[in-house]
Amino acid sequence: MTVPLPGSQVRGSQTGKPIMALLDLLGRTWALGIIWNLHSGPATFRELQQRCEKISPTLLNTRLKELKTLALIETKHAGYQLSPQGIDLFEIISPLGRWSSQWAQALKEESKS
Amino acid sequence: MTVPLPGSQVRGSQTGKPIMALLDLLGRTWALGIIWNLHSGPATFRELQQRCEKISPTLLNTRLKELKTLALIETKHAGYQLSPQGIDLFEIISPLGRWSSQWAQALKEESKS
DNA sequence: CACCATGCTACAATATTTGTAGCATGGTTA
DNA sequence: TAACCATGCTACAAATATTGTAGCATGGTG
Repeated sequence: MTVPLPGSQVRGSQTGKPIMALLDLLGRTWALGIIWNLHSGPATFRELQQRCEKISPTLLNTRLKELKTLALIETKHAGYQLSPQGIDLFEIISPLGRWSSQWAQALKEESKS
Repeated sequence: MTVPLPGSQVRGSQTGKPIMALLDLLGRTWALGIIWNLHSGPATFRELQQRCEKISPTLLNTRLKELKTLALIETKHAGYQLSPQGIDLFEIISPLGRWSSQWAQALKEESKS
């Protein structure tokens, strides 16, 4: 799988519209999970593996490379961490935390009736 | 693949925390793309297929079922459309449109230097 | 030098996604 | 009413992605 670089062809778009590149990236297994888990602070490879609970090292490494290429994460002495851009992105999606709770609640209600 | 119902075990979490169920769902190929494309209005199956440019009917159908089970989309006479919850979700992620452009720009600058 | 822990690769087994073909249903139109 | 559509969707094999386990290489520490 090639890195969904904005401007090049990506899944869902011939034109490489940035949003499509982004959706392609975020739609890959574990990409969102990694970003979400990194938000709570830098982590080493093995620690990140644990935060993600069940990711295989192969895939973790693959995603980390992609995310790095796309400047969403970076490596510092402390290990992997969100880049300023990554933080930006996280801030956009962070309301999903709250929203998902309400959603889960609503689904539960619904299944009762 | 089973539907990532909040409360049950999902990819990335034994406990079924809603956010994990959501990230599992959104992390599946095309899930975000479908939501994004539906935002511009209801669509029939075939039309949605075109909006997504390259999705296979098999997968489109699979995702639609999942999204429907999870109450993010619904079917009306006009075809498939976002449910109120789906709209809610879209509103959270809609800033990604703008953000992705800046991001693409930044990546371009960076690759120059 | 033995002993760890860490980052990461190898690789076969498994699961997901694609692509193409086409069936079944429900209108139109002739 | 019968020949046409278009539509929603399924079948299924080929192509890709992901997992899981084992383990190598490197860089500390005692």
